[in-house]
Amino acid sequence: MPELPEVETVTRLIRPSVAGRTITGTYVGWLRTLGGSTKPAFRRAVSGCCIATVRRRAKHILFDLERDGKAAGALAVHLRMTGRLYVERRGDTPAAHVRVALDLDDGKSLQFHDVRKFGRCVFVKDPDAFLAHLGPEPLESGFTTQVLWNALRVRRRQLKPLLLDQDFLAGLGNIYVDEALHAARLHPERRANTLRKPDAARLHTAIQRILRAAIERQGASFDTFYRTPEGQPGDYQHEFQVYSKTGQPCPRCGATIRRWVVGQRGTHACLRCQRPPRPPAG
DNA sequence: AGCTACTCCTGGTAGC
DNA sequence: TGCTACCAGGAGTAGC
Repeated sequence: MPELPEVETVTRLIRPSVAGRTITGTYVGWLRTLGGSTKPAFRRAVSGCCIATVRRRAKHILFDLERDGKAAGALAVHLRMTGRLYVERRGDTPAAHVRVALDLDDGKSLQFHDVRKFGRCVFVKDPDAFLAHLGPEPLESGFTTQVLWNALRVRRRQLKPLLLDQDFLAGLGNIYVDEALHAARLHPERRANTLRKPDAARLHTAIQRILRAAIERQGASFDTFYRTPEGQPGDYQHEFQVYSKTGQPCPRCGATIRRWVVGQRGTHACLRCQRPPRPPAG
């Protein structure tokens, strides 16, 4: 499922094809993808706009729009589970599962393809306000060990749901949380405020190292869903240490990797490397 | 604050 | 072969 590295890959690969282009028309195949707007309102908002910049924030792909050289809101695309974005020559009929398509002034079309319909392609007037609830970007310079530790020590939640919470830290999903916790030797059910600073330092290092490595490999293609805009799978799935490795030996210590549910999410861990927290006394 | 449950969706798969 | 039942999962929301 697309997380920060996959979304970053899509953003980078799609940028040269759409930056500077003008949107000349819209197609909407599934209304809910617009996130509450109507087809006419969506068309009015984006048609005739120039795509000024293409950027990523958390798991959103932002297309900043301009009309007559002035800022005119943005398109915010979230791939969720099965969304894909790609540019191709405009055809007569959109392919199956294309939920939104934007005609561009060079005869091509930006297509949002999404089998499970969880994804969103939303016009927002004020992208900053739209993104304001999000936590820090894990690869930006402001995200230091100290920042992470300060945030962890005042929370009592389990690490797994906390790290999945986009308001706490932006961009991680189920795969990279499991991988980062394993690399940092932290149990997914450990309470955030029980970590000591060296624990937070290991977690900080693990998150950044894993995300950077995954971006280098153009993300992970699991379940045959995620593809780059060029149709290529990523490579990072070959680096998974615990995710989807239920029953296999831990690459670090050889103990069997377990899968269970934490906070309604399938969770993978090595219980020798990642010691369970002591249950509260009494 | 933070927990659980529920919702949205469909392709894939297990069981018969 | 073909049917039904069930599952994964990001994020938003409701209720406690």
